[in-house]
Amino acid sequence: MATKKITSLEVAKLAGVSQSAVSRVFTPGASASKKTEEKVRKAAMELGYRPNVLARSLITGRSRIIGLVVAHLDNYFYPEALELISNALQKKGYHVLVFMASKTSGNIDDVVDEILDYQVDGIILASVAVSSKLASRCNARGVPVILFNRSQDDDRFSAITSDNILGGQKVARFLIAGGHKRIGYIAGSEDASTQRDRETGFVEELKQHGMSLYAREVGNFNVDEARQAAHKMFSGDKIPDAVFVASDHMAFAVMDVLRFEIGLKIPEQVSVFGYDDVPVSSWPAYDLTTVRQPANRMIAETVSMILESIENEKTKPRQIKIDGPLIMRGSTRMSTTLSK
Amino acid sequence: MATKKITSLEVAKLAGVSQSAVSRVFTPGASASKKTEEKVRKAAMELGYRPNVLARSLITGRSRIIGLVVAHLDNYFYPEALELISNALQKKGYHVLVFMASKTSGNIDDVVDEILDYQVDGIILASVAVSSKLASRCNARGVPVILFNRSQDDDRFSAITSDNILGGQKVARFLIAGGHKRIGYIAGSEDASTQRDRETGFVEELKQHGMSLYAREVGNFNVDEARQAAHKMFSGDKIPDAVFVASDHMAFAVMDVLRFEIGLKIPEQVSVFGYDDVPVSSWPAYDLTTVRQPANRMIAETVSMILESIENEKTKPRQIKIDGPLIMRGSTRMSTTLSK
DNA sequence: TATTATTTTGCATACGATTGCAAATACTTC
DNA sequence: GAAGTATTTGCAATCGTATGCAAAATAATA
Repeated sequence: MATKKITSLEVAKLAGVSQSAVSRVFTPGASASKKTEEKVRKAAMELGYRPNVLARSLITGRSRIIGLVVAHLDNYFYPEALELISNALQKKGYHVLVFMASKTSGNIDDVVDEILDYQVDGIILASVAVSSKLASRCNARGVPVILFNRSQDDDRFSAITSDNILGGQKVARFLIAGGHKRIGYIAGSEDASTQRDRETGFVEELKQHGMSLYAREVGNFNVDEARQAAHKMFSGDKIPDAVFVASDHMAFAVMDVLRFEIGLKIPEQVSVFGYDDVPVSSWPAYDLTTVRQPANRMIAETVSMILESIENEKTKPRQIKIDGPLIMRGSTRMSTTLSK
Repeated sequence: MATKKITSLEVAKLAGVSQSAVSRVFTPGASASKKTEEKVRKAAMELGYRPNVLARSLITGRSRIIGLVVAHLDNYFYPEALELISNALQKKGYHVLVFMASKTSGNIDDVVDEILDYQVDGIILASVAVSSKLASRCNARGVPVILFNRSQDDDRFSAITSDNILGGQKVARFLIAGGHKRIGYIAGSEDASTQRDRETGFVEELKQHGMSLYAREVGNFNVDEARQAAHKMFSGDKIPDAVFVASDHMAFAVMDVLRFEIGLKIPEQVSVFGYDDVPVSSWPAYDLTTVRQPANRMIAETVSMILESIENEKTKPRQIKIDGPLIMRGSTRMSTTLSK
């Protein structure tokens, strides 16, 4: 019931030193003699004192808090990313304040404003876009903003993505090499850079080989819409013999529809290709061929970049694309001879 | 490049009022005349002023931050929970500071200490246990702690779980009613209350019907270990005709092993029962019969309870169990006659 | 209009730390 | 042991906001 807060002043009193001495003991760079350090540490231990991070950040101007905005925690790529980000930052003495950008809770800009209220040292936007007005505001406050798994035509932001264009190209090459002739594509949200780039790379590479999309539907990175898209695409007479789905998550839904509702064999009758390589993809029930987004390296870059920007105001924003490997599994066939 | 911070003082100057007036305009309960409010709002808008939450919390003693510790983001029950918690708290003007309790990053107690440094108004521990020494520390600081999806024999904590004992019982009754004779169980981490309760309810109900566990292995809520457990359990001569797996996540691994490595038909040869009802369970590829943990209601309780404890110091900790329904799907058979 | 009751406002202090500065102490070196 | 240098220490100001208190302004009442 005793809701007492222990302050540095009380520690100082007990240790018989000044309050500044206590502060210095708990401030990494500061100087204190062995003797006082000892006294202070002892007193602090006794009282259970720990510095108040908020008070500290008021004067240092650094909160050691990073704001993270996430939209799609239902896509399992993001929990994984969140875990990696949080761990990496924790190791560097930073912590993550999470903000959900659910469609319901209105504008992303408002969310970012709320984040700024907490005096965060930096902001990571995972798969979320933001207005240029807000960009200015963050810039004005000297708060670096990093886009994770999304890029934007605004060079005030750093952006980390996998190389989605190259990824799309690889998929096309692989499917063509497998002898597929009627290749469909199920798109993510049209406004997402990841979606656009994957499709661009894919379609352009098809064109290089004298081919074009045989069918196209939109799944908006949403399981239910992907399901509908699959129905539309595979309801007709002449159906695709391969489909590239813009995310693993949608691909699972597509596979389920093809197998259990339409009754097609994967990969014998249709090859399915995903994107992300979330853990489920490797499970035998799906065994999905996909392009891996190298989460580890993407996070490593994100974290080091944001810390760099915090350290050094003058750091220029950079856009980084990280190449991800093709992960060949059982949902695609290698050559058409097997399928007939 | 102008990294200027706009303070209430500057707004005051521009608006031609005192700093306190500005503060009052931005403090919900305070009084200010229409005229000054208007002037202040205008000036604030012009300068892009927003109150500094950290400075505010220094004086009010409330940070409007809730610390959340999560261990297993790889179990998809938790991302879902995180999203719901964050959204619910956001709606109430609180925000979530996330801490990962990875096995690597040492002691949970240290993590909680770090959380306290941020002067959080409350702490939610998702599926994580904590020492009683730490309990005292939180209590001493008047910071309410709530266990989510985990209970502990310590009445200083509130705890929200689904009714795992009852859940276990339901599973047993269902499997018995389905005519299963050789029932196995694959356990989660032995130190988890969820694991213990599920098993207790399950085994006791079996006993009520004159039965006992035919086989038992431990999967530690871990996919790989669950896989091994399945191998062990189903390698012998006389294998179970049903297996209750302590979490959906492990159950998927078990199903994959049974189907794709051992070559058993589900549910014809083996019924598989899970726990959680994560989204994947409803996907046709698994179509897993399971017990739903009613995340919505669990979160609602968690949030309202923590807010209540923050409002009112004297709130007594409570332990709440929420009943969750059986979700019947295709991974279990209803009667043994079909199986022969 | 005079008087009282109510609201609004500014002043000054407090929250819990960090940090520049100058005084005090400890350590070198001859 | 004296003189000079390096380290430690305490004082006091500061970060940006909230709030108790008393004075000023406004509204209500007679």
